[in-house]
Amino acid sequence: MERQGLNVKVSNNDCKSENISRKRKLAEHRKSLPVASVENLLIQEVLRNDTLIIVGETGSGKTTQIPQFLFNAGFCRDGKAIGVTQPRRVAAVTVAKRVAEECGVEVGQKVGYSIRFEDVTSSSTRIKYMTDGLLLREALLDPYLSRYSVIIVDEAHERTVHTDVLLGFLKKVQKTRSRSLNDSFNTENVNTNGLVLKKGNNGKYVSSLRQHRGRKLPPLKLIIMSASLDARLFSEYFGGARAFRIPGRQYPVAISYTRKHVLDYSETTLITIFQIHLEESPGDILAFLTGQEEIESIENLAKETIQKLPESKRNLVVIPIYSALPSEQQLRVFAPTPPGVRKVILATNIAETSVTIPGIKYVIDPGFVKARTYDPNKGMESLIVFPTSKAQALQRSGRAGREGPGKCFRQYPEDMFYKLEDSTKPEIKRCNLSNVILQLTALGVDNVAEFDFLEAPPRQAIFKSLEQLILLGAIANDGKLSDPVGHQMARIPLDPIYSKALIVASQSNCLEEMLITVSMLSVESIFYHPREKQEEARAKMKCFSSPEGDHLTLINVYRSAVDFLNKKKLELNKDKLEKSLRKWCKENFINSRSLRHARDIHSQIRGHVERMGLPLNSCGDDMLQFCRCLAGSFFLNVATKQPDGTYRDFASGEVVQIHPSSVLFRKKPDCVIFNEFVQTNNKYIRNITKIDRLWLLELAPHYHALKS
DNA sequence: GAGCACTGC
Repeated sequence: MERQGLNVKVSNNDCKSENISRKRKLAEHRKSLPVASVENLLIQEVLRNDTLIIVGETGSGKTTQIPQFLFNAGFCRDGKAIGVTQPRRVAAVTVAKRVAEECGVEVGQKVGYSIRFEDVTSSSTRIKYMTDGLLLREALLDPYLSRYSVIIVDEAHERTVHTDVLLGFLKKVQKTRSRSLNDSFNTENVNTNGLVLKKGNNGKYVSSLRQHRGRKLPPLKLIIMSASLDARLFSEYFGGARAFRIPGRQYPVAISYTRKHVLDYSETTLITIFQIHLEESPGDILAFLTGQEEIESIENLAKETIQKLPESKRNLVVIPIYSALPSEQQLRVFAPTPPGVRKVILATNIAETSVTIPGIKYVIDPGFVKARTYDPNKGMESLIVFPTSKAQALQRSGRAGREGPGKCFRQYPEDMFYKLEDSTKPEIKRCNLSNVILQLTALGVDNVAEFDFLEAPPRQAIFKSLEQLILLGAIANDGKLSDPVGHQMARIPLDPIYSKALIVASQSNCLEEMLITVSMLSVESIFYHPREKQEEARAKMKCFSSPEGDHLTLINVYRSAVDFLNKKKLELNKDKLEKSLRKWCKENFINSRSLRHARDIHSQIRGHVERMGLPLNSCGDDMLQFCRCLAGSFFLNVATKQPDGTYRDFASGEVVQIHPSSVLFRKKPDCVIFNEFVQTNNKYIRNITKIDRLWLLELAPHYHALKS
């Protein structure tokens, strides 16, 4: 206390004293975290157990503190690092910055982070935060993860595909590393120890073996961190691993239910919003809805209702947020409202984990979520509205108790809650597995169907994806990666069918065009169509559209953006250049976030294909050449027009329609290739180019000659 | 006539 007074007096050294006081506040904050009281206990547990499950709820401080405890306990001796994985990029970045500050170092030194497109680490980095997908990529180069003494998998309860695959892989690495140590003890000869994953004919493993010959690898310590109350699944998977619980810090949230079953939750949600506004104390409202359309309709209804209120009660603003919304508009949820004004945020599940909105005191939860599912038989993805799980309902209500006691209004009766599934079906059980299988195969897993998954995906899904990878020429009949195509495909961080398209294109003189195409296909929708400016947006889109289809249209958009940048490059600095590009995007109804993402992917993948020695050639104006290349690359996704004007998917025989966002929506060519097969209200194919059916017999005879 | 959320050396 006295010292604080002293700091204030030293006016000629304000900056320094501010720093000191910030440092002290940081230190005090660290000491007050629930995890701080168990530091010694925790270290002992890690020393005693190779695998530890840590259950820590929101606010326990586990993500920021535990890596520092381990560092201080000497887990980074011998230059080894502690790796901490996160499912999301923003989390990896913000946590790393926070921990660097707590350690009093620049981020990128002792504490760093690595995410796609951004590596802020150095040779001195000892605590490395990263996305789980990135660690999997790293493992392709270093299958023993030899630079790490400890891997912490954070947010494991979210069960993303990457987390699940990573857990399976880490279990395998851990076994191999322990075996290598034991064997070297037994034989006292490190050179002949069992470091090889039994099959040394793969070049990568041999080189990795050579690298470690003569050095024994210490066992890999694994820490699985989860916020869910149920650690049993993780514990059993890791051979009865010890689970350790850290209390969280969350304010109480009062839960209420409806008395009766609700028929129209939009209506009750709207009523609840206004009940809260008129009857409850100040505090913002967060309502969880299923999608953009629903949000827009409730937004309009709410705005109309506000106008009908007496003037003194009109102090309520409605703010939508969902992922497809341009970033500037997403940021509105963070803008503080004027004093005395309450805001109500209408959100998709983006607000469950990805975006934390401050000031929320009331949560409205209708109990539904739109989720992606995958039908392996048809190879079709669907977006379906499901009831939430219990875990998800808890996650949502928790959003009301971040800053003080809150309330959650569930729009269903209490007995419904007990009928909900305990937890959401893990993603690995409801997605296309082509990427997972290619990656596991590249990591040396021989029989993916028998791989020790935390929870195995449907066998049908595994076989379907294996079949696809065999048809693409990535995996040979013996189940191993083909050489060189399979190895090249595994190295490129894209959907396997896009990686293959790059290889095909390089052989038919149009890699430059295909690189742009797959970059654009890999991001969320490029075009942004606000409801109130539909006509204007459509007119702008026409400027880019190509009669051949969406792929060439996407190339036109990308090249126009690059032309625009090149023209402005001379007169503007980097910041102004990006700003003017955003303006150009807005004028052309293009989502600038998506375009930025596509440019990042483009530059990353260009690096990959250049290192592989693929010639970055262009077909110039010969668009026929490129369309043939599209047919040769996407021969697995063909649809033909039927007499009644609908289309039939060649592979599954399903009746489909061209998605209304396609430039070919009205043109209806006889035969098309497509890149997405999605069921929403109808079965749609998206991203389409017209082709000549005869090309297929010539370009993909192994598939189309047999079937037609 | 239409788009849950994440992510990749």
